[in-house]
Amino acid sequence: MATPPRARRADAQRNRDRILEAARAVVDEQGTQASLRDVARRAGVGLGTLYRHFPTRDALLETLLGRGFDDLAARADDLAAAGPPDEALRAWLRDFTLRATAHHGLSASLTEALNDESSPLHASCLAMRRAGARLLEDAQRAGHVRPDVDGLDIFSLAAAVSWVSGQSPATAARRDHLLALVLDGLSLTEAPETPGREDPA
Amino acid sequence: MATPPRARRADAQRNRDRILEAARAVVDEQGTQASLRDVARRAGVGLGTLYRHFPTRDALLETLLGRGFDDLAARADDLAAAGPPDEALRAWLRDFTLRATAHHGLSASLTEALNDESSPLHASCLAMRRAGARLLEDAQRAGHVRPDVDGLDIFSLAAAVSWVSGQSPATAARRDHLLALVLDGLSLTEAPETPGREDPA
DNA sequence: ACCCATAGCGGAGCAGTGCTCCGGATAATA
DNA sequence: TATTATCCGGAGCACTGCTCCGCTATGGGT
Repeated sequence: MATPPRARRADAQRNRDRILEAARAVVDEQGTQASLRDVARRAGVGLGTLYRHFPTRDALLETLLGRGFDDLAARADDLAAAGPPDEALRAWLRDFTLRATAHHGLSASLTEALNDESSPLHASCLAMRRAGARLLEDAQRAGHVRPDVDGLDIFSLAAAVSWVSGQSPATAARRDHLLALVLDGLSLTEAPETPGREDPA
Repeated sequence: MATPPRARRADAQRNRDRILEAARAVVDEQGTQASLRDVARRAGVGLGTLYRHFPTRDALLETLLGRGFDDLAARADDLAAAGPPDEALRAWLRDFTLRATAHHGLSASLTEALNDESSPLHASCLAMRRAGARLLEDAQRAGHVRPDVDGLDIFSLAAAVSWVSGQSPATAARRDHLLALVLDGLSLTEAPETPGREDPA
């Protein structure tokens, strides 16, 4: 949120940048559970240096991925303003699964961060979940989604699909298909033109 | 399948039993990723002894959980014979998720075993997936499930729901609800009496 | 331009993990 | 009882996350 306080010494700032650069590469290759020693080695930096800049793995992941989560939350607003609520929700969940499968283990990191309020990732994840929940509520008000579903439900289902998609090449190829199946369960029809029978109690 | 060859020496058989007993307890407490040293310690046995009896973690899990998987495959046949195909599939997937959430990390072990043909768990998991696939095909023939779904799809979705249910107490409480949402996406209606519009091409 | 307080560095070290290897104990057999 | 093949158990290696602290070197003050 606020401007990140730059290090007071030039070498500190330089090392911080190197660590982030190395972390990006290593997380790309090995996922969110990559060895932090690998990150330090790759950055040409001691392990202690890494841990002072980022006291926990989540702190490192936060600065690596937090921006992406914020983008995704912002994208929810754009989608809500741009089109019909059901299409917005569908598109957003597609984006979500796309991002969540970008790195190995990211779905797990997301759900863990949501469970742990002290995690630096917690805030970003919560904001993202809330953004999705707003899209969901819009779609529900428009009668496009069954009412017995809430924000945690869709977040969980999206994370679940992302997780299983990352478990094997075979399931990775089906990510969109699996997501479509799940979305249909929420009464989001494949063809949005079909009005669908609404039964408000 | 075949009768497990009993150890040639009495102490070997005794140690094997102790290891399995300890493993059951530790896996109950810590999940499928429990420390094997813990298992050995708890069994009052050296680490080498454990590794000779069960060369890999999967070998240990196989004898611990394999029977349960076989039971689940058999249950598919019972359900198929006992009731309508859609109810059978629904009931079986409920049983599946119940078992898959019994131990922490079990969903992951399942999907990993399916990816690794050399895993001792591979056969059991494959048989179980096939059993589910048969139930699915029956339900599809009866027009209860959309045709663009296959065995891997339902297995993946069931594993995904199981996984996310194991990620937090909040999602655990929703396991059945999440599964119901997914099943509805397969065109399994909540009330099986409703015939549902079938559109065979 | 120099000095030195101190922010910052980096790796040794601890406790844990999976897994291997082999000298020694021991059960089954003759 | 004596032999021998079977089996045991933990030392040891390479890795992990994380902490701690002696040393380096930066940059503001003189």
